[in-house]
Amino acid sequence: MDVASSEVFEAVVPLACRSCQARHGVVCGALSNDQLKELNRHSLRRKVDAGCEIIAQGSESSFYSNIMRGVVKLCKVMPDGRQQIVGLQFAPDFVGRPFVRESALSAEAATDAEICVFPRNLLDRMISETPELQRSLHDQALRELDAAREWMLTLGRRTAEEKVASLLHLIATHAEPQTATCTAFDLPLSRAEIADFLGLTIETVSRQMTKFRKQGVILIENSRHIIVPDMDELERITA
Amino acid sequence: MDVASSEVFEAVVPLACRSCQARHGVVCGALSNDQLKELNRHSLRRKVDAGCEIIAQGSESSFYSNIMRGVVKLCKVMPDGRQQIVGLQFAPDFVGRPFVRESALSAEAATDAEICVFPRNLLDRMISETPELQRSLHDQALRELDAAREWMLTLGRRTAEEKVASLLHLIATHAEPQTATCTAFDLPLSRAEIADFLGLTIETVSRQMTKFRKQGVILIENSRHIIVPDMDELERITA
DNA sequence: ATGACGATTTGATTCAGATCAAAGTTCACC
DNA sequence: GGTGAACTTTGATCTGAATCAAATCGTCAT
Repeated sequence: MDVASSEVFEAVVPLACRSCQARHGVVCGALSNDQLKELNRHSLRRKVDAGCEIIAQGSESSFYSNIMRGVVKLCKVMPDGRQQIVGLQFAPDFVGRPFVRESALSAEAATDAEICVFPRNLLDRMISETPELQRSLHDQALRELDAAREWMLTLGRRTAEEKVASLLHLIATHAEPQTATCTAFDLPLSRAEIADFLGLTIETVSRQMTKFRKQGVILIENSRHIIVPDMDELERITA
Repeated sequence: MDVASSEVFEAVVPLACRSCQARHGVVCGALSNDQLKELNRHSLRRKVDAGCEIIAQGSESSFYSNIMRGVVKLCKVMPDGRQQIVGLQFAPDFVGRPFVRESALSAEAATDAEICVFPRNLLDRMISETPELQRSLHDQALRELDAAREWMLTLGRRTAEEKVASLLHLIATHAEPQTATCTAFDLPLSRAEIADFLGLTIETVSRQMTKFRKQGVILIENSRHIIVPDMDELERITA
């Protein structure tokens, strides 16, 4: 299933983000009211299911998106099928590669999600006309670059144990903590996706998770719901 | 040795890049003549030796640079000493992280190099005043992001053989080809640095290189000078 | 030239994580 | 509520790259 066939969530007032400038800043926080109105007229807010491919690797796409809820994975696949997740995006991130039509990677909803879909031509125009928007997108690109480089260190130099701990830590930082040290969350990724993010196999991921469970570093419910009693413990393993 | 103690190459007219707008675009190509003159007044062109640390990981730096000649490696090191090169930069790349004072990585000259050194405050002001410069830097950030993600695939999913071929291919694309298929170049990195870029050990890198040599994929002179008779062959190994 | 030190190559062995194989679980769908 | 398919866990074995250990090569100062 792709975006075109996904459910339109609010059709009448497409609502790029009129009501959410403060909370969902990347695109909308940088626009004037007039610009927002124009953007609204040409944009849609959609609900997409987990697994929905928002942008396909190697394809040209005519729209950008802004994540309003849920998690999106950025993925590269090799001709022989090996694949690597190269980034996770959360609300309120912008999805799409400004200035380049063809995508070098796919963007897929990892969980059920809601996105605002903007026409590329219109947003490109607004980017060139609006230094503040350019700046917002530049900032996000720099944050993604920092994240990508941090992950390169994980991929190149950390052990399987450290990799899995790093992933749990990364996801945990996007959940709100229960207490000072304890955090609970649902993993947005399957074991296979975690493996593709960490450059490991499913089996190795599973073994490390059960090892952490037996050590009491985490509690696992239904394989997806994770409780971390002590984040410091997890961070320590991360190295 | 750090930048402050490096040789000032042209002291009298610091010459951010007046003479090189066309060729060395990232910063200078986006500025007006008046801006260039002001930037020149406060900038220096420096010659730095291989190994010179331009920015230290974890430190605050008060300047940006633009690479005019040579290769710069971006490196992250872990508390226990493991390290990962997370990017290579070539002329005319911009070095430094706009908007954030503290650097999450070190930038070190991999070869002898020349850089233009700009004061951070001045350039920050010019960035906010000059949408075209913002755009240039945004473009570079996006190019670096693409490169980082491509490399994540290499680190996470390619074999040692494919990794070494990928590195040779990457370096080769920055050298001008001898003929349609043949390219020759000097490696800007030692075996240890290549290992740190590929997430391998020195020994594995060396073994893969000699394997390629014995297979006739490359010729090696002095361990640093490489001749690739057939780039297609190399690309095929890359997978 | 000679010696010395660092960088690179080569060889022998080990080990972390992959692969192969088989149960368990979970959960969507009748 | 039962069934089947996909996902996850666990176990046994294998292997690619790491580690440990020596040579060999370069190169620079004497």
